[in-house]
Amino acid sequence: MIKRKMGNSDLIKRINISNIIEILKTQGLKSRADLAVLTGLTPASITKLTKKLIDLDILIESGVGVISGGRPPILLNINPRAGYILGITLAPNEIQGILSDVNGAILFKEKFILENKGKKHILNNLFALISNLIDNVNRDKILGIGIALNGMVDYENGVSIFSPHYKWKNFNLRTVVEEEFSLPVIIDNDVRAMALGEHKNGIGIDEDNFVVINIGEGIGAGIILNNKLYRGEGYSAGEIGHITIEKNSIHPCSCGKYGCLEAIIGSKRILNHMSSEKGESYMKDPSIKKICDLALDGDKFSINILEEVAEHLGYSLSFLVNLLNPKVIIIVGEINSGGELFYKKLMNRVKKYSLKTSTSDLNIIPSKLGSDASTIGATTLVYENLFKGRKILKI
Amino acid sequence: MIKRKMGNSDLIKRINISNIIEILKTQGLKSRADLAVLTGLTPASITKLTKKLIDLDILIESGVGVISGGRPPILLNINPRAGYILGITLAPNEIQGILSDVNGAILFKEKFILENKGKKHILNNLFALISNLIDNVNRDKILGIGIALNGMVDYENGVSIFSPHYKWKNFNLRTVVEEEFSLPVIIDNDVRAMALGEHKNGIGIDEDNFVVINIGEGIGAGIILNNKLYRGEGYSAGEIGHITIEKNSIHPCSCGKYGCLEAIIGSKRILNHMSSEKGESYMKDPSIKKICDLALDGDKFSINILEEVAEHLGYSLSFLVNLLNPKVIIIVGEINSGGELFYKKLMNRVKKYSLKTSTSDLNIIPSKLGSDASTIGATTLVYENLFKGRKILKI
DNA sequence: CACACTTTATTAACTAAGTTAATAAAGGTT
DNA sequence: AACCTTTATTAACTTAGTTAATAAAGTGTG
Repeated sequence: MIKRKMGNSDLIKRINISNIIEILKTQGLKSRADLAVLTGLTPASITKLTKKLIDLDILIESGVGVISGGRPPILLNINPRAGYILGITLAPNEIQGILSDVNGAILFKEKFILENKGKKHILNNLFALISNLIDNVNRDKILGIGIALNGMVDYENGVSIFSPHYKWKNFNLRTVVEEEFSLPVIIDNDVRAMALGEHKNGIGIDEDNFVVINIGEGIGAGIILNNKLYRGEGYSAGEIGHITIEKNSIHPCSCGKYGCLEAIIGSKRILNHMSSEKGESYMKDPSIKKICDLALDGDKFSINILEEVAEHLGYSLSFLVNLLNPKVIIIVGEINSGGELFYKKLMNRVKKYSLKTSTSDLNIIPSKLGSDASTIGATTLVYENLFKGRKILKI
Repeated sequence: MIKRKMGNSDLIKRINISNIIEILKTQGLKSRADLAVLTGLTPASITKLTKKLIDLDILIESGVGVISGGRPPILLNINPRAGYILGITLAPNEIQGILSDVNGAILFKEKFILENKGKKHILNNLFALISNLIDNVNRDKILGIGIALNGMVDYENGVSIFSPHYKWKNFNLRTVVEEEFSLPVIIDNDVRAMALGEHKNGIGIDEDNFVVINIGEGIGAGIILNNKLYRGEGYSAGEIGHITIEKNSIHPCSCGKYGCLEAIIGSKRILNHMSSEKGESYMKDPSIKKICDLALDGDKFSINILEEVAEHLGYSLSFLVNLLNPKVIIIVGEINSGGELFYKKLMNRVKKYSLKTSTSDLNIIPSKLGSDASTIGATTLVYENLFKGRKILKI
């Protein structure tokens, strides 16, 4: 069912204000004259709009630009103190949270370890963490709370349809948190949050078509196409971890099938495989990061593992590349420690299995947001809704 | 590079007029009161807008609706004679063309066979076919010409970046045709045109997320996500025919790789395979349609072929389903003659290799537009631009 | 059959947002 | 000091949607 957007003056205003904010966020300080050129609006309209935004403390004048023989341009910037956004990740064994300003700068950071996965325990920890973060600043300045969590999430209605790690089913997390704190809450799947984070604060800035691949125990993709996050008909897009790369495989997957990508190169399988081949003593506190370190030191076995991962991941990404012809693929996960060793092989494999025209301009690069990717992405969930969707900021 | 849309009153008007046209096109006759509810606009605005559209001959009043104890509703409809649209398909060996009204009804149809693939010959035939079609109606009423062609097409600039069948490279077809006829021309890749056609005139009406798969000598996908056609960063999305389904395969593909989907189940390979297994005498004028017919008659060899196609296609579609979680997959091609025999096996294979949550609501169905799919789609290219993009209709 | 009631459609006055065009502001240049 | 250039602002105007009152055209009821 198609949702139709109605056109009225409010829509115009929000489009134009969004454009101004977007330009300042991605390109930094600009004069009103610059903004007029960049938005396509008249100087008169820019004056009106920026006056309103300055009155609302959303923009500030900050200094004078380069004078080129006329009246000096007054530079405008987003007021970092316009408001604060909370970003939370509900990870399988812990809850991470950050408090950031509207420019995306991280001001405070907290992490709680989950002792068990009872719903009450999780919520108690979540509430405590949110309270701690909120207490750092003036409560009136908090714009909203973004929450990224594992599994299938109904972004529209704020419902965790299914969380494989918490065993939640159709749990309206948004309402619960909104009622506790009386603040706007937006929730979404963790990998999708990463993609949004990269789009607004990371490498994906100014990119229309890119994909974030998160590699851990599971493997998922956050897909941005036509400059918009794609969630799928049933909020289930991006499940690249469950494509079958081995028919008649002996490797079982958590989904019930055999031969899924994540059943073969997911961290759980890789670490199991290592200990069964090399014994428990080969590595203590085994991790993908340690395998990467060993590989970079020249350890043959670890190099082989990295190459196997690159082979299978590259093969799987080639499907995505042939189908979607993205500009960039951003990778999140410990595997990034493999560096050039890993990426060279990976790109090689993607090229081997993909149509040439789709790989000629393709970049495959590690995320710079690191392990905070989904938590930063969670703040972006709120950021995205400042002027559109939930319309958190009244203007 | 992200393109920003500017908000002004023209945008409001076009959004609201588009919505009205869209509702009338997909849901048929509506009163002004209905339109007010369906668009979210006030009755007053609907009166203003519809008055303008009636003055421009775009809408007509046609009859009275069901009276429910008040003033009788006057039903509005799109005036089928509001204008005519030409749709053309430049196929490898022929040029097809139709003239349709704005409601999508096909009024005239023509087909020219290409004797050779010289650019001049192709253009001469194209011009002659367009002339023939135009001559059927008042020239002033022709809104534009949509052209669907094989290969990579730069829709934005009207350039055939690469046509594998015609060997065109960076040929600005749009300018050539626009200068010949002084009419707006829109060109796009043939499979993408099919997807648009299904979106506006076919099964995909009212669907946000679906994919059209065209199966012939080559295999391609037209992808509509978030209610919008996705073309890819370099106009190269949808190349599902070139995903590698057999590593270390002996089957060469036209793209230079081995083991591509279309190298294994493309019509050329299937027919070659058949004649090498069964000899030239097994079937005269061999075609996929005839194989389907034989299979439906119980012929074991042909059934095997259909099952092989279903296996490989199903496997490939499972990647798409896991990645994109579409609502519908629409299939175009002679293989549709295989009917239930084919579709049952196909759905079975897709389910086998896909995540359950992504297949529970999935439909895989044959196109109803048939062999005209891309030509009808070509008219949609123009239709899409009536109020947006090229803004063919001045309002 | 007149009158009330209901639903649909229209109209006039109003509001919001962008545009046009004139003007002011603030610096440098000759 | 007079002039030029670029930036920013202001006032009058245009466009499109909204509000609220009114008209239009039927049905139902006493």
